[in-house]
Amino acid sequence: MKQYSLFGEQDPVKDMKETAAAPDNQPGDAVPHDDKRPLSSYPAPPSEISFDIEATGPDPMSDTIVGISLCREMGKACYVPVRHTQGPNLESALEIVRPVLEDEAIKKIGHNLKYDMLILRREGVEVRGTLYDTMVAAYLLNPNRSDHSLENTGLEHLQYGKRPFREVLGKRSSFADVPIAEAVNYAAEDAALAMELKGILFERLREDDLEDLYFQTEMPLIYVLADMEEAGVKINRARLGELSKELQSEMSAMESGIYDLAGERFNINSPKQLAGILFENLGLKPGKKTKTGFSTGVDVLEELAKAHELPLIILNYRTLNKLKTTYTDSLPKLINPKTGRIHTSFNQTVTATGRLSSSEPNLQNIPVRGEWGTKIREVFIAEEGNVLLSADYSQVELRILAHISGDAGLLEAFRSDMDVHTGTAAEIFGVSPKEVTTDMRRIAKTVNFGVVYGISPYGLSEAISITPKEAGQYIDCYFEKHPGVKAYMDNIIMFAREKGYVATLLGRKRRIPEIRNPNTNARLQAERFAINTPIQGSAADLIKTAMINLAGRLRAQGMKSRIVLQIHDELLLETPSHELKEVGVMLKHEMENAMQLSVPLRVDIGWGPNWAEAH
DNA sequence: GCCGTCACG
DNA sequence: ACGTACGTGACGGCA
Repeated sequence: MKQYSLFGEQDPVKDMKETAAAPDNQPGDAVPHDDKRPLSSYPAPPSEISFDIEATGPDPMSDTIVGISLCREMGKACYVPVRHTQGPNLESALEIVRPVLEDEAIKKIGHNLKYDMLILRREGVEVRGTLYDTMVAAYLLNPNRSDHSLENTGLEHLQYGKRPFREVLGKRSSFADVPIAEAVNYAAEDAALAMELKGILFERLREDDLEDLYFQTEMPLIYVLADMEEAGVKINRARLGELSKELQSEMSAMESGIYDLAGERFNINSPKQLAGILFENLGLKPGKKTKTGFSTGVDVLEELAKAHELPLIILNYRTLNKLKTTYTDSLPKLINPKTGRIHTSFNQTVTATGRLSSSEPNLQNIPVRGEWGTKIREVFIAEEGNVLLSADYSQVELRILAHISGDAGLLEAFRSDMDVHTGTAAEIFGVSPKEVTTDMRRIAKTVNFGVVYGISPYGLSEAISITPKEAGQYIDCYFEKHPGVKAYMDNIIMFAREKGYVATLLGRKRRIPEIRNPNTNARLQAERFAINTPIQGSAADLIKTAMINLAGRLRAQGMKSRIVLQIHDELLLETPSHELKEVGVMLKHEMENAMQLSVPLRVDIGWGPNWAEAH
């Protein structure tokens, strides 16, 4: 077992150089001394250092530092207590690490550096320099896995983990109460493990040719995401409260009617109880089944609505309940009392395709459709003197499909700036674009979505309520008109079968082991992954590149505009009104020119005092 | 803790 | 005969 020691209670240089070679020197035996020289003032400043923050909680926007573990040489780590119940005070401890962490020339190694950077910023320490994030490295090596905790990553790549945090914490409420000797042993291990992981993970990144994606996209993106999370977005709290009240009164008004139609009172939010009412009491005909019983999902209820008036009322009730519980009731609880804004987390290591995700709260699934969608988006507002500036890619996934497939028809459609759904409708219905009806265009739009998802007759038939046979005819017709797209699908499946993975435009890889599974359903699903991942993932590469370039220009030109949200194909900025014109041009340009594809990229922009009007 | 459901791209 | 469109996160109900 490695030995770790306490920084701040003994000589840090001696500590880091000799601890590992002096097993007698138990961390708990650390000799107190007064050496508070900054780490960088010692001879031979390190070229790289790994570090890890122990904090009072998981939220970098509200929790505070308990201590910092540091490692500048493999196998030798130390721990700087900051707010333990006994230990050096905050200022002296942080001033020891500040010169190193703020030194641009020293590379920073860590596991989930965005978190550590944000929590340090709140103490006035600005992490700078090249980043080596081992969590992101582990993610690029295997994006199929969603848990890239330090413990898991250690287990996977080094065959050993670490003591569970909960075990160290015991019955104590905070890490600050863990006795120093134990805290040192636990915490120092983190920095040491990150340092050790860095070596092996970088070898593997190189083997998989992921270095460019890592250093040119994912590492710079960490700074952009940290800025976005720190900026947060302003919310009209009072208005949210009004919306909750409105939703509640509408729902209350519906309840007695629901109970009358059902013949009894029951929990409307319980699918199980609802199924009992619909399929037993009312004798309606069950449709699809779930693992646990008859489905009461939207497709089923819409079908039942033809036979009885209750299902439609239930659907409307559910919509209101969803909006109330998930948005108008929940968002106010996540307003940070210090900033008065909502600070989401943008997760960089979750999705299998390379997209970001957003959580606590998820700001990538804020309602947009219907009158309530508008009402809820009006609650997202700009600071006084600012506007919200929105920019979204038009048909980005189909444009990427055009680029990677080289399909002549798709290339031509985008180069001549056609309405692509209308074009598809004209093709599959055999009419001229002028003759395309709203219904035909709607179906064609679904077909185009289906193509990107890895279309199947069953999937398409479910989506537009036709028979699988008819759906198959649409698909055949589509492929006849788009042989390049058909060839892409055949080729990418063959590629996946041979290599075991697929890749995006920036070389992001996703292994698809099931592609060789003899089980037909498993294999077909794998084939849809193979088709969809390069498209969805390249779109993620594209907007990530745009974000990095845009953030760089905003910073270089000293602009006050901030990127506040990314919603897969959209960026939302908060922009001082006087910067609007300049930043609008810059934003559109950086998004449209983030990559040069064989079709033009088109970005629509809008702005306003709130998100609804910016769209 | 899992499931069904539903909000988004 | 079987049963799915791709990618997420959050909520309430229920074991």
